[in-house]
Amino acid sequence: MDQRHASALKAAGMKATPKRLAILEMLEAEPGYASPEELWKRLKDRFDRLGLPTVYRNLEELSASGVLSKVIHPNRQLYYYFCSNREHHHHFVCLSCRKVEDIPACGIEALEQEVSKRNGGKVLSHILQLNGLCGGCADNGEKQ
Amino acid sequence: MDQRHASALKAAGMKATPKRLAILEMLEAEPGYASPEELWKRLKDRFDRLGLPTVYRNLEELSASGVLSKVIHPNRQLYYYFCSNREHHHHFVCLSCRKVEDIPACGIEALEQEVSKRNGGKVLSHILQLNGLCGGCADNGEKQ
DNA sequence: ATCCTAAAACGAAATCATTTCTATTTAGAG
DNA sequence: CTCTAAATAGAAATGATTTCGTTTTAGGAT
Repeated sequence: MDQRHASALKAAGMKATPKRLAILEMLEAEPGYASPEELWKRLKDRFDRLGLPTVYRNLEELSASGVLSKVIHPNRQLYYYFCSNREHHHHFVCLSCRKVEDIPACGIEALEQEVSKRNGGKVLSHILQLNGLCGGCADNGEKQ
Repeated sequence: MDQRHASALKAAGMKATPKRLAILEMLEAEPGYASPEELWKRLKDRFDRLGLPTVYRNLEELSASGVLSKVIHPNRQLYYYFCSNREHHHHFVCLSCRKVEDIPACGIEALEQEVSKRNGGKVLSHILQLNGLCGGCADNGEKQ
């Protein structure tokens, strides 16, 4: 099983280690974004030994390879999200329940080009994220 | 002098203390974004006593009031930028020389509304920032 | 199947930017 | 000029994240 994940790892030029696969599994099952420590706590029972630094390292590498996406959180801690959408797009993240919804790519690419043209600079990356409360949390009193 | 800054502080409901004014002055003179510690090092000679926590606190408060803007940096440290543009807009930041250029507001507001409508959520804030190399740094070998 | 090597993981310790806390000082309204 | 809430000092704590030297392992080569 997890052939999908193993393939994704291979495609990213990364070894398909059991820990990496477990991280991907766990994060895929997660309804929203999660922190390295949370994932570690849930995963460490599955392994004789699993270091927190390993989780940090892998999440960072997986995110750099585009297998995972990173959430920009107001508290500046690290959170990751499993997103199978391979198209260029962005996210709406709920600050209450942590759910993540896809936002179709908007006109940023055009904006990038315009900025490049106008000021002669070179845009290397961009950040676009909407923060708020999802439907459920907006209705209820944003319980946590 | 700095009547502008004093007024801005008053408008934000903040006392116009000498240290706040100095922080605004220094940051306005800065060509790009700066870190709390950098500002502190440059400012502490002007005062008998000036604590680093004071600089942190003030930058955060000033940013929350909209008098300053915060830069989202890949290294996740805090950087601030004095931006006199009171219109809603975003920034292109040079990761090499730290220069910041304004980007006119693009269609994010429309996107926000669409997301709200479609998923019933409530967008509380958004982040949009382009990262890259400005004209000068793209030409030269991005010297630092 | 076994070897071999670069990649991955360990985990204790370090880092270090940022925040907290309590006492002291000060801006500015009245 | 007083008074009080707001602001500051500064030492100490925090705690998420990273480093480092060692050990283990995935997976291509034999």
